[in-house]
Amino acid sequence: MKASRLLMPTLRQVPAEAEIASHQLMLRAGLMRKLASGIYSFLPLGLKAFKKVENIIREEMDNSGAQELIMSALLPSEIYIESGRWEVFGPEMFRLQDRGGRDFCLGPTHEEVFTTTVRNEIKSYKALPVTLYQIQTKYRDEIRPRFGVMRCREFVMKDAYSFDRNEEGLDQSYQAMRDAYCKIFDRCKLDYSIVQADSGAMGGSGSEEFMVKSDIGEATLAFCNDCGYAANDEKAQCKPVPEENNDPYYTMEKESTPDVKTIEDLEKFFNCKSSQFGKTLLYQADDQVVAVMVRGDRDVNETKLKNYLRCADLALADEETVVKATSAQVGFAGPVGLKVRLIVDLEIPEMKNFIIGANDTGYHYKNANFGRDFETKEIVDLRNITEGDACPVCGGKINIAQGIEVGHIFKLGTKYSEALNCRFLDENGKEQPVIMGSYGIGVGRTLASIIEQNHDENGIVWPVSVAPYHVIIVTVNNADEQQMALSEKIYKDLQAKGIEVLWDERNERPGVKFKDADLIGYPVRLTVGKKASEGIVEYKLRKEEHYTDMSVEDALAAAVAFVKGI
RNA sequence: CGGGGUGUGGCUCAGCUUGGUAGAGCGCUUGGUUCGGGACCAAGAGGCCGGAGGUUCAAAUCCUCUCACUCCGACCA
Repeated sequence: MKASRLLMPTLRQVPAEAEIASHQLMLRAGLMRKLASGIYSFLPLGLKAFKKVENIIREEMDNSGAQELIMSALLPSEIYIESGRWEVFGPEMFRLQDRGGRDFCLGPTHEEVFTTTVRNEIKSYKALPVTLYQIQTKYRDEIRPRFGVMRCREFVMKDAYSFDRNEEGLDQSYQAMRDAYCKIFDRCKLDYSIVQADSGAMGGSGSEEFMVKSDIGEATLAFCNDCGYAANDEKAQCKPVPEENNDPYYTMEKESTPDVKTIEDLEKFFNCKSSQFGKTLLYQADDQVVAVMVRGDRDVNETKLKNYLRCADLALADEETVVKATSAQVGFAGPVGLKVRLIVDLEIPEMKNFIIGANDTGYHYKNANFGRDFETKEIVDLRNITEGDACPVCGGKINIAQGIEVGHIFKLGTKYSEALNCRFLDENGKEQPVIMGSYGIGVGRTLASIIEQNHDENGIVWPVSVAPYHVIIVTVNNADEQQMALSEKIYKDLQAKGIEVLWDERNERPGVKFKDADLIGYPVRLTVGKKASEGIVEYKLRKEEHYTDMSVEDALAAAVAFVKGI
């Protein structure tokens, strides 16, 4: 391809809408443009890179034995009504009607379509197992699209679904996908971690996420460097750390604390740390009100609470409910004499002589102790893990990092096959629900993550595997006939060798060409300049600072060897 | 959904307080000089200032409504 003919509208300035490096670079390098909030068009260079990622995914999925097909993005409401998710998805689902007033949606995820397809087409155990996948566009009306294609409303996802006869089969299908995902992200040159993830109250038996470590990631991860434990914050288990404290158990005393409502107020009033308080929060869980107690400096992990309570909706109780349950204003809730169900975090029984709300406006108790002053049988892991916590596996020190979720693999079990009546006949002629797994990769998000991890101050530094072009030829001076002739020769030679090459023969000054080459980030740059008359060109890798003068033959050989990874 | 911010040519922004119907830099077109890290000179093209209504002799500027974008939060398979 010749650069003069390519639509590659690079920008010198950073568009005001972009905050993070990958988003800025995707716009500046002319890979994509925004059409509306969370909706993007891919331009030629962006599409080329996008398809590289897609094809890596496709190859590894095919290698794993999965079969590609494609479903419509426009889906009838019936199948979602059948699974119950027409309601569950709520406003996140794009909905529309046809001319006859029939309800449709733009598919946010395709469990229902795949499950009903298998239900209709597979009747016998002989046809199982089968894993099907598609690379297809999904629609979700995100509350807040962000970071370009990282979180957007129309995006391409590779979604795969496995169908097995039993749990052992599911384990194998799951492992095959897990292995394929590792190969995919390795080939994309991503630095990623596989972390345990929450599989939800109703969900199946296991779930892991593929996380790219990045400060701009919206997910929080917990890692143990000693034993390799890794989980996202929703899932990460917390171990109580017994406190070294030889104080005797003091008598509980009620203390007047007017206008002291928040943890900060309490720290000032009692002149002690927030870890010496017990925080009592009231939650509305479906139609039940529950009180939840964690140490003052901890945060309640609502996912853990939701899973424990097995409820559908969970939210902090409103003021009226709190007043009714505690007989006090908000800010003075405590476990002593409380009229609602009490659940305490594992740390609470470990604490000694701590401060709690008195369920009486303007009063707190000090020197409270679990088991003596209040009690409950529900002692549960309820809090968010924090930096420095003990690893739940080996007791080592936990580190916290941010991550971008690029892939998610999930053992669904029979959740959808039961709901949608997807059954097969086993060897005994008995009907059984199909055991399912689901596996997703965000293609655009993967692409953006690659840029997030592979860029410098001048632009993108593409790995060869996903670069829109492998080699850029920069002709320094178009007016020099020798330079033009030699450039064209190199261009044709590389093409003949199967290298994807872009020749920058635009009538621009060299500085412009170099800047664009660095911004777009082609892995190899061949510069044809003054020494063209001697048959010498400059060979430079994008990821390295230095360049080398070489004979044309050597430069061609070096470029080919680098691109083909020899 | 709550709170903040911003909408002026393709991009980045100034002008708004104190009304007099538009500017800069970059980009684009043409000609010339240049040619190894975003050149220079000259001449051009391109905007009813997000939209609607109002105040006024007169509105990018003031008022009301509305839409879009964006940030923080809540929420989120």
